[in-house]
Amino acid sequence: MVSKAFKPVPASEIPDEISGLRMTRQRQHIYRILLQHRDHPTANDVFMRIKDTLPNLSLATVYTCLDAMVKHGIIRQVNFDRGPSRFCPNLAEHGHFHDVTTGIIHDVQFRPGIHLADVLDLPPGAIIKNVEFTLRGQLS
Amino acid sequence: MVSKAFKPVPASEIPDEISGLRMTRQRQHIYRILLQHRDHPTANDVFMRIKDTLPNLSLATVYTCLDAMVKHGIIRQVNFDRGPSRFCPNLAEHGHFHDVTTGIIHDVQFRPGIHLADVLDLPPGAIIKNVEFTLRGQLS
DNA sequence: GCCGATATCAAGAATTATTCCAGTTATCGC
DNA sequence: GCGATAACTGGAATAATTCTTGATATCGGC
Repeated sequence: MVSKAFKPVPASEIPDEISGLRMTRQRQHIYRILLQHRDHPTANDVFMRIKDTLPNLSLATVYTCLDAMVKHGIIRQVNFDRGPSRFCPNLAEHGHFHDVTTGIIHDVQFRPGIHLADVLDLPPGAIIKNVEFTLRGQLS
Repeated sequence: MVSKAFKPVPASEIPDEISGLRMTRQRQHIYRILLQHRDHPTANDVFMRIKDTLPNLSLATVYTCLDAMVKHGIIRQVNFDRGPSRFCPNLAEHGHFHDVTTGIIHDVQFRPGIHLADVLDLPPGAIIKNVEFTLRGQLS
């Protein structure tokens, strides 16, 4: 179960290393921003939010830090259509419900015990490494 | 049930209008290419394949024709990660299995009677308009 | 604590997919 | 056939992201 309480995360609580990736000051700040405000920000959103605390961090560095964390499995990169990539620290298998009226993106999980592969007609012999799904709609 | 036989489609078999969209010569050619070779080509792939028959069709026109057909529900636009959009004439509700070793994309459908919304923990009151899913893996 | 090796970061240029724009051409209804 | 409208073309523009090059920071061994 993923907690809904996204309380502030002091820098001190983020370790020096996660999954073999050295968590530099820049990466710690970026990661903290993702943890604190889980609204699936884009790289540019992160860049804007971090400006006050790290004024001379470049957008390119935000991109490379995010990419490094994605490659090390610390965060996930989420793409909607052709829009800019968004980033999220929820590592549980989940998809996204995109509310088209508010623009808010909600994490969505499978009901307990259910896996997408179980309900699909897959090609014979298919080995699934990774699943992504997106729903679009609205909350009544 | 969607046929697996993708036989050649003569230009004459594509009507002058589909779903209220005037099927011009360019659109007919583009649509035929999608019907004949269902490998989820990008706009540029379509552009390359059409060059022999319509040598002075511009890439911009390929984009606008594909877009018009997507807007009229004649074809579907599919996005994988941040790669270029791909297009497919299969209108049945389906997702995609991306074989990472061959690069081939297979259409995948739900088992009869199953809908993604039934197996998910959705936010209360969610009205789903559209579903997309992608699996990545390989065929053993 | 100092030093070389390595990893990380910054800033701007380059790339890729896509869209826009302005002018031309084709098609439709009369 | 004629004017109105829609479609098409080719080149320029845009947005997100990646690349490149040089500068900085960090680590392990002494």
